[in-house]
Amino acid sequence: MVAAKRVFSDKGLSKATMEDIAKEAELSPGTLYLYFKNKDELFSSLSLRILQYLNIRLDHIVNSEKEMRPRNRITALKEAMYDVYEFDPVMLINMFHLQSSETLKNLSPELLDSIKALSRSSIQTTARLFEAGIADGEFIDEHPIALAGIVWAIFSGVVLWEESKRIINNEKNYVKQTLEVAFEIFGRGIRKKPEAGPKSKSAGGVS
Amino acid sequence: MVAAKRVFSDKGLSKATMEDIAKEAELSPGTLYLYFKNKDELFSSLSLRILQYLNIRLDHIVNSEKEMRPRNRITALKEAMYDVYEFDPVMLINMFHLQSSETLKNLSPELLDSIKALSRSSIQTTARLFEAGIADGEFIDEHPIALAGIVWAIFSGVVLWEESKRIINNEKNYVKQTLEVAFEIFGRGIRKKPEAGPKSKSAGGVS
Amino acid sequence: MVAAKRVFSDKGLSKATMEDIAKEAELSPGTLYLYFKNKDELFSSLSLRILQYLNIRLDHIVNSEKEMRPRNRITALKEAMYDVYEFDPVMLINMFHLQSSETLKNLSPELLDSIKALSRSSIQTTARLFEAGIADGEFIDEHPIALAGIVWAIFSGVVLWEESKRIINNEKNYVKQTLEVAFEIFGRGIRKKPEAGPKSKSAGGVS
Amino acid sequence: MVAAKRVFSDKGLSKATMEDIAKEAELSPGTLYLYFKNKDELFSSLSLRILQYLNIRLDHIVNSEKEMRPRNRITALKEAMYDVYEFDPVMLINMFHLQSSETLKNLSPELLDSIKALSRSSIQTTARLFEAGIADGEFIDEHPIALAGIVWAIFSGVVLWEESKRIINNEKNYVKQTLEVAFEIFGRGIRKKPEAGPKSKSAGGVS
DNA sequence: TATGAATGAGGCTTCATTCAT
DNA sequence: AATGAATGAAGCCTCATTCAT
Repeated sequence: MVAAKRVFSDKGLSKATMEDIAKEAELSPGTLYLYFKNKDELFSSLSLRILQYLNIRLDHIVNSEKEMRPRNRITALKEAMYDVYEFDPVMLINMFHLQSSETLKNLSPELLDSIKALSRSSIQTTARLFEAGIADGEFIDEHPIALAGIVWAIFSGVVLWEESKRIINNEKNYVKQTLEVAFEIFGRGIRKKPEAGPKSKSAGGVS
Repeated sequence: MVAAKRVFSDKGLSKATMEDIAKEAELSPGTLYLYFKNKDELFSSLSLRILQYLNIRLDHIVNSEKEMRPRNRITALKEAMYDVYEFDPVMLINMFHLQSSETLKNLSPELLDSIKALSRSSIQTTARLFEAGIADGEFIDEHPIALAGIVWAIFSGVVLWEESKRIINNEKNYVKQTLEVAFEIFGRGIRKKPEAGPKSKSAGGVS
Repeated sequence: MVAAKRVFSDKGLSKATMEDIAKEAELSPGTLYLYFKNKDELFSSLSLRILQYLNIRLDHIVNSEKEMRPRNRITALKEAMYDVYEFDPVMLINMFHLQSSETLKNLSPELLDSIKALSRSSIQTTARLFEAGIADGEFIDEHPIALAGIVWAIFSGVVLWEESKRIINNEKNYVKQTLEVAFEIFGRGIRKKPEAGPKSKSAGGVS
Repeated sequence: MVAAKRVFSDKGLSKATMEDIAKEAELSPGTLYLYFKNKDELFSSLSLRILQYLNIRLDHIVNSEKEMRPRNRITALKEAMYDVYEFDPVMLINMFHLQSSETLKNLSPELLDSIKALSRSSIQTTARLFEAGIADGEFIDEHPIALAGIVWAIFSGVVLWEESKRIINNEKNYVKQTLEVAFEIFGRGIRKKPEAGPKSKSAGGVS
């Protein structure tokens, strides 16, 4: 249920009860079990939607913009990631939690396979962006899968880190700016002939 | 209890029960409550230990190695972080989860303050490394706090991301290699006059 | 539904759900309630069918084989009972359970009356077999209703007992052989001038 | 809990709830789980007690009364069985249900093993009574294990059958008389040189 | 006559926490 | 300071039953 996502977003996986969700969806608890085998599976289905949206965005970049210059490739990647983040920040955070947690072991094999497939696919699609850049001679001759992994790590790291600062220090949400800077640095770091120096000082908000 | 950390490491925050912990510590459940107000506080105390260890390592870098060249500063940072990771991988992962979760709201004010203080301190110590590099004219003229945040985001991102791949795809643990490459890229990205290109192709293991 | 009996046979009364039954019958759950007031009544209706079949078999013995010698009367009885068992072993076992359980109190009065009537009828028909034997002077001068009760007790006892051994010890199903021996002993026990001793050693399989 | 047995006796396995039991025992639901892993195990533990009592009675017969005449052996057996029945009729009935039901599959391996062992032991002890009779030349030369199985089948059959009549027809409880007659017939049936005919007409109450 | 989505009461079980000793 | 038996609230989930179509 699209609406039941709100409950997970508000309370997190373990604090949200099936009754909360049922109430929010204006259904009875039993009805939820017509559509989802159990709580974990309901939760994971929502995560799946994000992964799916993510893959769509990535595919779009790779397919429609082949002529892009490397610098723009990184920018496009950053923008796709940020859009995914904005699409549903809390579920994305929950998904990042899910991925590195024991909850995965309760899932039905089919659901787990879907998650695996989508994860792998998103990495590979990302890697293809780097492959192109390497082929152009613009990116350093690094293993593109490794670069894809790192860019993903940076994405999830920034998102979770800013979330953490938001909760602990009541800070504003600086995900956008932090991503901006992080990707600029990363882009410079993998370009073969980087420009002399950056002019932007866009990271003002980040503390 | 130092030894009860094993239980959280094995089972994760929500799956570990107070009785598990008491048994491992050869105490009774009731006794735990003499030392810790509740489960969350016990867990957070352990997280606190990691944060403390982390700060010690960072302080050591800043204090004892002032003459370091920027390239080595990054290397030292990377090594400190990897040591912290190796000190207790699972607790570190749990701590990263904790930081962006609702559990924080259950903590006693004092404990929460300690966590806040240590988090801020580790960021600031890290920032000082970058300040020195900027003063030397070796690092780009970026906001050092922002750089510290990003380097932390990369660290947590890499750790969680590799953990995720380990669980989902049964992959080996490539944290060390991935950190290596990520920091190399990051280092190149923030140096003012970077060398022409990298020679290392150290990312072989990352897939 | 005749076919839905399979579900009770497979899963037993409490494990079988109305949805299981509906699916097996290619009907919807709601439809079942057009024909049966509730689950217990559906189950009992099936038990009724066995009781009916049983009565038919017994009537047949009494009516068509009046000239039988006592020894053969017992044999005919044994065979009728074994046929009923083979007709649907699991439903018979379930019926034996039903008869001594609280489920009976949920039944509609009409259904309960049917069960009572059939139970009584089968006892009386059985008793008539013994009456004839007593009249012939071949069976001991015992209360025929009592003998009928005992023969029924032996039947149900053997069936449940063998089922128990089958489940607990993974033994083969020795109902036939055990019935054989039990009835032979019983027959000898109630004959007025029993033969010297048995020759058969047919109980080989029973352990 | 000795007292919680009342609830099972009143309501039967599936209708009795853990809360009922806890209330009867003046405990909280959670406390029950300190002593029993789950509902089935609690139930089975009670059944176990009956099986244990049964074995004690049987052992006593075999050990202390070696000089018994065969006719008395059967009588002693009948009396032991009736005592066990009287010790706790409803639990005995429940145990007979348990033995031929799927509930067995939920039990812990240890408990299941205990049940298996006790079941086997009671059969073997019973068989030894028959062995002695056969050795004396008083009982027919039948497989003693088979005879033991049959005597057990008769016991459980009579108990369940009378229970059934009690519930269905509101009859009095004639277990004692029915057992009496059934064992007399059985005894006559397996004796090598049976007396001419019985004198007792003790089955008056059985209908 | 048939459907099948929806219900919601109620069962089993867990586990953080307490308190008399 | 330590115990550990007991608690009881609360969660997840099942499934007999209903009712609008």
